[in-house]
Amino acid sequence: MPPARKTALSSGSSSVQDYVKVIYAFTEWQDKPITSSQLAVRLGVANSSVSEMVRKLVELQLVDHRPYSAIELTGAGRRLALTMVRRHRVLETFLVQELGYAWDEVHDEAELLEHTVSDTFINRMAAKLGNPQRDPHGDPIPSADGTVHVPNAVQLEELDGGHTGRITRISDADADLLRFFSSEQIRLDDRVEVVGRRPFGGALVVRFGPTGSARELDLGDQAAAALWVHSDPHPGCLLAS
Amino acid sequence: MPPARKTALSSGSSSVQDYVKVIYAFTEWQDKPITSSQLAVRLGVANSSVSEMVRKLVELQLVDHRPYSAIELTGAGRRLALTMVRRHRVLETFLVQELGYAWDEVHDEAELLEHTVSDTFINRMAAKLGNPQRDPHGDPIPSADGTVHVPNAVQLEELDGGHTGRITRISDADADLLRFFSSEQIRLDDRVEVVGRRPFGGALVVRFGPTGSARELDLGDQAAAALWVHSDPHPGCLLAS
DNA sequence: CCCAATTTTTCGGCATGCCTAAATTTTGCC
DNA sequence: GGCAAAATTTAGGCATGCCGAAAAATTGGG
Ligand SMILES: [Mn+2]
Ligand SMILES: [Mn+2]
Ligand SMILES: [Mn+2]
Ligand SMILES: [Mn+2]
Repeated sequence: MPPARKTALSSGSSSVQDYVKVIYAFTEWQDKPITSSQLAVRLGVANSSVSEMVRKLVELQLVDHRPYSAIELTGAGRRLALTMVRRHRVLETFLVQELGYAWDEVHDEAELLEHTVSDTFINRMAAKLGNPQRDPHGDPIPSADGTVHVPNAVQLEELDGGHTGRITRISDADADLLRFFSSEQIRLDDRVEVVGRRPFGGALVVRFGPTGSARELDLGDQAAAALWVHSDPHPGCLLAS
Repeated sequence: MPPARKTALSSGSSSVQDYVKVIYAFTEWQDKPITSSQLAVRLGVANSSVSEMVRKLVELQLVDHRPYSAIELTGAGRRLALTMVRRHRVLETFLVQELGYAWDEVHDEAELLEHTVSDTFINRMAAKLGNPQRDPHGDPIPSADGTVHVPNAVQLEELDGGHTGRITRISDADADLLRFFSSEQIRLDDRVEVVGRRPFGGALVVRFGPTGSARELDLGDQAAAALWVHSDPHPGCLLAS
């Protein structure tokens, strides 16, 4: 009889949870699966640590992996990841809405708490918050049964001049950047219009805010890549089949 | 130059935090300091594990300890313990008041969360709860600056017949016992009168509830020891100097 | 298509915190 | 006071998750 493979349907250690969550998050807004070294950077650990942990995740049947190739979640891995993502984002929402945190202050606290709360805790907290559909940065909150709806959105960076849209998501990877957006009064759901590019790889010029009282602003690459917009259909766009 | 002794004013690992908290809690309602094996039982670890960790706690200057004798907190140890006790009890209060947990369901969840919340988190949560003075079991909540007021209370077990008082605290050590008290409608602040003892080391007979509609009840030793009462002054009691 | 740069894995080690078993010290009873 | 029982500490090990260095595989420019 085989040695009773570990199921890990339960939850795994907090390291396992973070690995799986980062692997999931990497493909949330684009398709390419994460590589070993990308995972290492995002987790702040050495490449060798990732190799070892990935072997363990394969044993736990949370990821599929052929040596030297990218890492992909199994069904069970995706379920676990969605649980962790839900926990993280419900907690962030609570911190902002109930405890008065600023949106740049919530990530680190949620990063730790997500591993110690129970499902009951999160479900009751979510109910108390009115089962929010997205967190303070616009990231979608999976439901308790593991379904998510990731909005159609592109990075502002990738839009050409003339396009308009609405800010759907602001990456929370860099707290300083979030503070910059705050200071510029850039918020979720603001309308935005791409005016154009400064010449020779310069900044992206955008217009923010309600159509009447819009402010024009130059955004650097980092900033433009952190803003995701739901783009309005555009006359000049032939792909709008 | 000495090897820069570790201060641990920060916080220590979650094991360190639990050890210090249990050492503190042991002397919260009585005076004798905890011994190595008592600590082991309360933490659910082997005696040898305690010996090792106590050596570490001495290095961290959180406890004083001569080999083979009892373990006592230093000033820094007591401060850390009070931080942890505050966290634990604020969390329990939140779980009951805001998330609708029953009082027998909160301990295990708080036991984990206490290690991952920040001071900001706890202080804001406490403010939101109105800075409660005690948790759902009547245990006092230290303030953020580390002051506690432990009410004068004795175990119901130790009162002789005729004494009356008010329930101040219900030990949360045993969840089954808490459920028993719930089912018997015994709550914090209920009035209680000791009627007497059943003969030959039998149960303690007590009367609960408002003076008019009181219920009489037989309590076993476990139950009588878990209930702490603020005893009214009693005519027959000569110690009421 | 080949080889050097890059990526990934393997190897040996370290820190934490736990365990069991074997000393060692203390305690309490005759 | 002496000695057996009980409490405590020490010794040797294990699991987890991390590291740096070395080995192995992949890759991509020429
Ligand atoms: Mn986040
Ligand atoms: Mn995390
Ligand atoms: Mn704890
Ligand atoms: Mn309590």
